[in-house]
Amino acid sequence: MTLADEAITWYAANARALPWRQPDTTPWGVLVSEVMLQQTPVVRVEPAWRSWMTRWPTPAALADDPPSEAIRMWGRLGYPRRAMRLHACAVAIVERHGGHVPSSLEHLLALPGVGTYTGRAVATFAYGQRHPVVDTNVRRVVCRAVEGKPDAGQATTAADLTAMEALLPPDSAAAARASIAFMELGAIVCTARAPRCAVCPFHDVCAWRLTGQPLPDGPSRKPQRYAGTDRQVRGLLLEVLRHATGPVPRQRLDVVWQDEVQRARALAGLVEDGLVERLGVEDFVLAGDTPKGGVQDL
DNA sequence: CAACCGTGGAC
DNA sequence: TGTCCAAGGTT
Repeated sequence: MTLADEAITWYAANARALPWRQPDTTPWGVLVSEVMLQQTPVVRVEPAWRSWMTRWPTPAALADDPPSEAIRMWGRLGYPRRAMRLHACAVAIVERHGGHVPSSLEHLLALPGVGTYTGRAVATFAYGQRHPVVDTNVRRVVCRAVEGKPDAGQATTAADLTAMEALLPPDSAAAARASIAFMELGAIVCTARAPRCAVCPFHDVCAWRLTGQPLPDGPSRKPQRYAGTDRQVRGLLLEVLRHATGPVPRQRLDVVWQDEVQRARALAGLVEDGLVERLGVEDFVLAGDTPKGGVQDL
């Protein structure tokens, strides 16, 4: 049995029943799930995904609403630029592809917010194509099982793809199963902190385990700070704007953060990123929440 | 290309 | 009221 075969067998018996894995999930549903899952845990994505798909079952449905609605529906999933890009994605899919999520990797990668991982994930999981799909879970599993290292270092996309490619079965359907199986393995067994090696299908062949599970050497990569950063301030500002029904006077934004310089910088950043629009001099709204200056038509 | 971009939960 | 981590992407 190859590693891929072992993983596929394990997956068949142990996979979580996540809604976007149901056979009737559309490519749009897969794309939405992949974007939501970028740096956000499954448990928080699941309810959000259901709400999103109920409201916007197709790219065209989302494209018909303003970005502000997408930002609101995004809620507190984090990195709200993803909501904006998903909206831009929907618009692009309508304009370029007649409302159908493209199946070619090239077209997928050209969509906003779709990078190396997400593009391959959609091509593979929605369309059954044969691509290596490498996320943080796959990198960790391959690193440990094959290379015997405790953790994957900095992502080296090309090398990671090559390493996973070497493990994929020739058949495209089997390759897709192998990729999702490796991901699931990394998510619930070969975890970052407390791997459950006792129940791992790679238990007897894992290079890392067979060499005594050496600890990471050298200095660990310093985690990024959050408290006190512009990111925190942006989050606070956006939280106010999300709940607003009309234009928000600057005065209501001023109360969320003491430091005036940082507050202004954060707000300017949100405007520059297209998440927020300034109305007149002192009012702000989520992008697309612009009240009609005059009724265009009825 | 290292740094930036949110948020919450487990220790 | 700290650290680390979670299906990354963009610049």
